[in-house]
Amino acid sequence: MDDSVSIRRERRRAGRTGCDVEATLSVIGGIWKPVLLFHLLEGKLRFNALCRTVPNATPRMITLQLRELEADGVVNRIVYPEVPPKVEYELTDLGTSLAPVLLSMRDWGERLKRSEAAS
Amino acid sequence: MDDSVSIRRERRRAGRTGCDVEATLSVIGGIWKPVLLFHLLEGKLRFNALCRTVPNATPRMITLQLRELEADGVVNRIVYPEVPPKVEYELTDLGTSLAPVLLSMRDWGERLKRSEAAS
DNA sequence: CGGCATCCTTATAGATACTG
DNA sequence: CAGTATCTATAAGGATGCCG
Repeated sequence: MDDSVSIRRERRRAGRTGCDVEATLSVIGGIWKPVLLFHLLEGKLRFNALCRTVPNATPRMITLQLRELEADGVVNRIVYPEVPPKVEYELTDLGTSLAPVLLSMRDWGERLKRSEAAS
Repeated sequence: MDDSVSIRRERRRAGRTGCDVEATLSVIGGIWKPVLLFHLLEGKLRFNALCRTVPNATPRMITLQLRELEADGVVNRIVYPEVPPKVEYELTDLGTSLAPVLLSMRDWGERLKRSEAAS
């Protein structure tokens, strides 16, 4: 727990001394972060739903990444005090403002896949 | 060397099974890759020049990242057979097509820095 | 200058088991 | 359901030295 926080601090420091792109990477630089944020663009999602959208990542990794996104203020974690437990994640306004980045990433990936399928 | 290749393979596999955003991340997912690509948007750069634009990364890391970017077809490496050695890096057409992604990342980082400076 | 090879130290991701 | 805790294996990353 302390680790991820210190890592985040380092990333922030890099974001300060570096260029604007580094600042963005200090927030969305994790391997699964852009994917998680992208799927949250369409609305709130439960933890398990998020896991299903990123089958290549383990639940543990998803938890860790979500915690960092939350700490960076791009994701809200909503806990419903019921049994069985229910937790939803949603983008904050800051997170929603990442839409241009995420959508351009999706577009580029789509084109890449098409060109790879053609070859 | 073998390592980075296998890593790339894993990333590609994730890019295949995953969504479009994952496909993009399989290419620009490295911590320093977007920064390097962004600086190359303005034109060819020598190795040392690239190092200066990313002071937070060690030359070793920059080399490794450039090799992967080269293997993924977004960067060209141009070696001039002279003494002292001179090597330049430039974006390929595929690399140039990443401009929307890189520019939106820069824009977001710029806004983030401004809002952080204000608080 | 622009690396690569090597050693060495952390960090990180996976697996597993457990809990409110 | 939505995690947490712990352990372990592996890999990433820094430092250094050498080379064409």
